[in-house]
Amino acid sequence: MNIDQQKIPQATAKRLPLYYRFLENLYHSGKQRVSSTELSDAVKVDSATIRRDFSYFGALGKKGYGYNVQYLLSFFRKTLDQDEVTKVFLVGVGNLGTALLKYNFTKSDNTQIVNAFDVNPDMIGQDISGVEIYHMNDLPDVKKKRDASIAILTVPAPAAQETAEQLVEAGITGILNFTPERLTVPETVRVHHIDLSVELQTLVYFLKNYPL
Amino acid sequence: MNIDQQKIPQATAKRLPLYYRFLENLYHSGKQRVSSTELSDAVKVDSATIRRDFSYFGALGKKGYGYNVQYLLSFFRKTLDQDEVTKVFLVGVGNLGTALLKYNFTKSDNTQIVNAFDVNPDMIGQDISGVEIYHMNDLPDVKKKRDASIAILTVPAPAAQETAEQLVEAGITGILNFTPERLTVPETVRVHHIDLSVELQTLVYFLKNYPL
DNA sequence: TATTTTTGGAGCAAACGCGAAACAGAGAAT
DNA sequence: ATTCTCTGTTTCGCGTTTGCTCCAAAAATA
Repeated sequence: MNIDQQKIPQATAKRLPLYYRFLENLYHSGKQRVSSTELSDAVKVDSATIRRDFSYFGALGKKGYGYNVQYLLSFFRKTLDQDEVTKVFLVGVGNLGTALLKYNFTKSDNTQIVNAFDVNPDMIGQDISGVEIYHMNDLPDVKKKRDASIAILTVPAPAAQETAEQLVEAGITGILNFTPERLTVPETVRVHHIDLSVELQTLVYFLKNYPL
Repeated sequence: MNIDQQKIPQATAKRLPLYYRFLENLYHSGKQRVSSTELSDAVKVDSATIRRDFSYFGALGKKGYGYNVQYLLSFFRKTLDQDEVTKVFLVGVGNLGTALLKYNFTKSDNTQIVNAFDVNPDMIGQDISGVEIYHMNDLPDVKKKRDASIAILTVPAPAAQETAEQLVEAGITGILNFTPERLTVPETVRVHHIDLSVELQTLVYFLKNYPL
């Protein structure tokens, strides 16, 4: 199975969480079956693309019927490893970091921020949304106790690279980087960027230069 | 010139803000010239790709020399319309909305949040980081005064679609959507999604299924 | 002057994403 | 039972993007 999963295009992989969340909504609203066109309307992805995305995983649907919501949901749960909660650290409890702490990832994602870190003495020991804030120096120790492999990076830009190195050294293998900095990390560490400024500027540029 | 710009691949367009910001850093640090390989190290984009991205705009560099930072910067400023400040509304002053208000887009982006909107009576009239908060009902009036064409949407998910419709009706043509909701809007409106949960889940999925 | 550096341009192959069309099979209607 | 319709599955081809390689020309350097 793992060999097959290797072949899934990255673009498809990015859409999976989207599908999963919408299926959850459907399930909770009591819907039992769903067609690719319905899904398409909801998640704004071409129905043919959805069908092919699904077909990477084999025959999930029934012809002339559609997809069974519950079956599809349980399948995605397995595929996305939604059974177990993924533990996440958050590093840098500023405005954005605080907002993310209060943003409830757990509810729909089965990911959970288990600890937060900062260097500001005023923040240490505080509790935001049930997450306790430690000093960065405690990272290695905390890592031993709560074995998170992913960190959300929301420190100020000048501290980004240095902090990332600390994270890597402590054994973090995935970083969700909210800083504008392009991080230099070993090849074994995966970094995803969410660059708010770039997103905004790209939108501006597209609006001005790619009229719809 | 506009005809040429149409031909720029979207993938390139998305990288432009990235280049721009790094060039700004270089400029402020006093560097006068830069090579594509230097840029490549910094922004983590293949140097050949960078050269080709640049070459879409004509011959910007000098052979055997590299690129003149100041010239390149001023060129991008023009191309990205960085001369004028793009006005932006922010709708939904919750945790994330507040964080974005405090996040200083203006400094590097020449985009500025000029007004914020909410429906919570306690928020109306408040001032966060110099941005005054109005009631959503005032949107049409404020729009007339401060002609922003872009809105950042940070309302709770259940209110997303309804709010988006209000924005469209008021004449907003670009929405940066931070809600998990997939918005249904007219074709004339461009929506970019930043879906925090999806980003986090995608990272989890990649870590587990695409070993580096 | 000779050498090194670095761009710009062309070309190419591989990967990828996506839309469309053909196909097959299940359910519904008559 | 037969036909019709809907829908998933599969395959195909087109366009985009990317990384790579050459090469020539220009600039800097020694």
